[in-house]
Amino acid sequence: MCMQGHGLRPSGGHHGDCECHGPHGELGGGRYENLVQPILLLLLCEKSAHGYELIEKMSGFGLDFSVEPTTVYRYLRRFEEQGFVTSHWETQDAGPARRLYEITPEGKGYFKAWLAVLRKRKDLLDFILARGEDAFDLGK
Amino acid sequence: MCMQGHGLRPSGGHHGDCECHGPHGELGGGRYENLVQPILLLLLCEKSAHGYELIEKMSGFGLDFSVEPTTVYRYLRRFEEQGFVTSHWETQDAGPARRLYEITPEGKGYFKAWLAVLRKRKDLLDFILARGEDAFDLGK
DNA sequence: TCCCATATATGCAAATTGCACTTATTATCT
DNA sequence: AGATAATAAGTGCAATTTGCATATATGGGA
Repeated sequence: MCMQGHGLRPSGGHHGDCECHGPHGELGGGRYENLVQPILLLLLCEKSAHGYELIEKMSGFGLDFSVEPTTVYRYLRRFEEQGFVTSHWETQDAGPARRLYEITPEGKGYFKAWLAVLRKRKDLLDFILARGEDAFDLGK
Repeated sequence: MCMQGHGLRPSGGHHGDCECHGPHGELGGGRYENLVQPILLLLLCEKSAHGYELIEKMSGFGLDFSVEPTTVYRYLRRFEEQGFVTSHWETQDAGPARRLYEITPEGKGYFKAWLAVLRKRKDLLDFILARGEDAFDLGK
């Protein structure tokens, strides 16, 4: 009984991105594309939200890969373990209970550190793109 | 008997980046930062080279993560399996034999596809950075 | 009642990459 | 001559991230 086709998760598309955090690697020490993490932090800096809402917002972000709900919920739980967000359950009139996540000052600091990493990554990307376009203009 | 401290591999630093290729995932379907692959393809578009040379060139690329020789050699072997490069052993007057890698037309096409992916990634990065800086100017 | 949207979560597998280590050739220092 | 270092390439395992399949629960509409 797979849930594919329901709610979010438009099907097709792929993965992703992610982080740096953690138990072992420090910021900048992470591997992978690492974009879901900073996007979540950005959205939470702008406004407190629950997971499902964040997933919906990310879907409109122009990502060429799909954002797995699994991934989002996992990061949110991890952020809380790390003290970057706090959460509390909210019951609704309609629908199941949900967790509202709020960013902490530590979370904001973490996001700032992320911005520095992304700036470096962007500069490198610019460099590669410029040189790559040169390689095609000149060399054939 | 670890070889750390010799030749390349300046020690310290961390990981990194990577690819998309593959046996399973298609281009754009890859995860992770995925930068070593396009950088290697770029360098090979500019000039045929052997692994050790490519590692040296990459070290001067302003990467904030270390480039593991292992990773480079692995990609080169994989590129050959995929038909993106060809290689042949060269014996030198001095030093051990080495493989010279040359990019194929397929490899150039692959690099072009990579450039498209990197452009998208760059646009997304610009978007996140702009919005992230806004979040800090306004919200506190 | 069954299906769908909302909402969150776990477990396993796939993929990338770092790290430790191995092998081999030649040059240099002691 | 022997040790050390640089050049050159590689294997195997573990860590980490992430996708996919699945589980679970509430409530609305056909």
